[in-house]
Amino acid sequence: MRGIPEETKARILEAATQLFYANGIRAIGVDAIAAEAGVTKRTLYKHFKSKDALIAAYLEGQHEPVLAALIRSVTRIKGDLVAQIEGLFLAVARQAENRDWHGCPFARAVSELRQSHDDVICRLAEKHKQAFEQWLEEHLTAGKAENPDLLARQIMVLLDGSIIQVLIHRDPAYALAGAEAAVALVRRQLSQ
Amino acid sequence: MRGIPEETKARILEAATQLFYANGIRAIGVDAIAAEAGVTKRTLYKHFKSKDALIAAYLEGQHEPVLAALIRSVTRIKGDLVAQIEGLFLAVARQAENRDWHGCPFARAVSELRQSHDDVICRLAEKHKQAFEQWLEEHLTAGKAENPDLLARQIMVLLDGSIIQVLIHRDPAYALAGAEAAVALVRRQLSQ
DNA sequence: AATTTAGTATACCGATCGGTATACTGAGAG
DNA sequence: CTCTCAGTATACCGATCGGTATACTAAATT
Repeated sequence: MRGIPEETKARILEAATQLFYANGIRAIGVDAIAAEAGVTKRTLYKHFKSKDALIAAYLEGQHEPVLAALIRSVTRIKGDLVAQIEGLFLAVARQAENRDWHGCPFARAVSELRQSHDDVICRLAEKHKQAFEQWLEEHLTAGKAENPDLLARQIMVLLDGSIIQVLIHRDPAYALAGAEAAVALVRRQLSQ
Repeated sequence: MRGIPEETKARILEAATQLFYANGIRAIGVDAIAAEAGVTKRTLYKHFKSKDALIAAYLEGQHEPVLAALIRSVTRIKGDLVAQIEGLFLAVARQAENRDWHGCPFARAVSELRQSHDDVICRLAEKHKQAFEQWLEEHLTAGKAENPDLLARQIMVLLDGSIIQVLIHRDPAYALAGAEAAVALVRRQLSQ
């Protein structure tokens, strides 16, 4: 079997992504990833020089699609700015019953690997969070918010807070409370 | 060496607490805990029937002191309700540079162990979060807030969001943004 | 036709995982 | 003076961890 190298590498990364996100990074061994990808451990190590490299690739690979999904949950709402920001939190509320949803992969990785893989993981997570905060700030500026950088930061805080509360309680009410708070904060920055 | 059983058990739990919180639960083995406690693995297993039991004892033991610390960070401020709630977030901001601080042990445990030890851990975390939310609600009611249950929930969301943002960015600004948001939300519920 | 290359299969490495077995020691209580 | 009991010391269990070694196969390149 010859196989296209890029395609094999992608399949390994895909398996790692699914298993890491579903079970946690420390909980999954390289053997499980190789098995899930339908590949030998030897082949896995031909494409990724260590588990750490695979972890980094996993998070790097999540950056763009997660960011895109967040942006989409805002922009797909064809209303005013307030309704759009509310949409961000309603998307979280909708995940409350989803057993396959485990919140933000970056926040989870930082929680799990802090103090061991700290530097690398934290840099990736920070880059990701900062990217969405930046986008929010620009979107809020375009929507004529008074203090867009503070407001963007507050929405980030509310968003990640809603996510972990929903994860713990499995109750959409926490995301709805977050939505109501975000709406109030945005309105305050619009009316004057 | 005879040793007082309760004291030995407490020493083991103390070692587990320190190591679990500092490094993560999955990252620490029972051997490391026994060594840190200055005790044989055999003795450890005489007091705790499994690592899972030790994990549960760790979280149960965190419930009361963490809750007390949260309440204290509110009540030690001799000002109005707004200043008190602000104090909760300033306490988080103060931890930003503290390398030994890793946020809420319950949120961390849920992130780390979800999908494997789920039920037990989630129940303990939920109990803990609910206890503080309940206390907040009563405190806000006493302070004449209009909608204390919604407000308590929003403060919980802001609090946990502030914590994880500060953990990722190591920047107190996120807790300060959370503080400003909480102040605005409380004020809104007071002025009618 | 010969060589490279992507991959397989299998087996191994030392270390660590959670957990248990055997045998012993020393102090307190009856 | 026993007997119980908290604890030690050591060694082991099978399983899994991340990672590597050897030997082979089949397809694509030259």
